[in-house]
Amino acid sequence: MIIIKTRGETRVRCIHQDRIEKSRLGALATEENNGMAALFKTMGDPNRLKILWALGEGEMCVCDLAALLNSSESAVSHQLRLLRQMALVSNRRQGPVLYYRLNDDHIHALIHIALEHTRE
Amino acid sequence: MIIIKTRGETRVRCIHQDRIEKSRLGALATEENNGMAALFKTMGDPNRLKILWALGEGEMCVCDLAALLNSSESAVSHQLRLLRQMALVSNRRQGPVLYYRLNDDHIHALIHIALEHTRE
DNA sequence: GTATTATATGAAAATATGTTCATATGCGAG
DNA sequence: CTCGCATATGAACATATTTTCATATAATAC
Repeated sequence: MIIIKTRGETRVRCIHQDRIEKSRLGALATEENNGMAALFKTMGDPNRLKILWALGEGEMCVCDLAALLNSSESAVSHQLRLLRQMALVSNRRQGPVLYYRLNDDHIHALIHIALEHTRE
Repeated sequence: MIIIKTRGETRVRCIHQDRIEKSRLGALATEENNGMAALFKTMGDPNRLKILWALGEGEMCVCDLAALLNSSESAVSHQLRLLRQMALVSNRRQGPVLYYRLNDDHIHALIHIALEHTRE
């Protein structure tokens, strides 16, 4: 049901109530929906996506990534934090250097499907 | 190669030059990278993702979607425009009503992989 | 302990995104 | 042609995101 305000009047309209009910029943839990959206949003930045693509070929340290992206290490570090928080990457420390890698195969899969879509 | 400015000094540093070269060679074209990022970004909004999920069960008109999302028709219309521009949805007109549907199966696939990742 | 390297983080500044509101368009009925 | 409905769109406002800059932490060498 939807409220419409036009020139002071208030009407109510809804074309396919049954279809809406069906969608309501099949809807994802808010938490799942928002989690997925956050995942997509995280992958939806050109620099972060470059990072993910590069890590697809093997682990890299922060300063390598900064060099690759022509970006500051600080900016890359902020991006990597987001990627870590969304569980897209993880790291291992070797002395003072942190090596980052992709966290699981879902990332690969997502990127390749998106690439197919984009190439059409 | 990366320029570091600290206390007025300027140094140059690069830990794994060969690894960076490898990534440079394997890198996506900027256009492809940005296209994919735009696709993910488009899917990375909770409301748009709800729309896509709902359309997964069949076509819906704008006012149904607005009712489902508890959102204004104008807001939904703006979102649908983005989804159209990214070729995620298309529509057919029946009289004054526009029915929207998912554009292809990539969307389904992306959503389901993302859901798996999120549920872990 | 201090110095240096590699990275992280907080806060401010710059930029992008989403919603709202008002108005415009396209279609069908009469 | 005019009216009403369904949707689209432009511009302004509100909010979120990204980068920059300065500073903080962790590890190693001395």
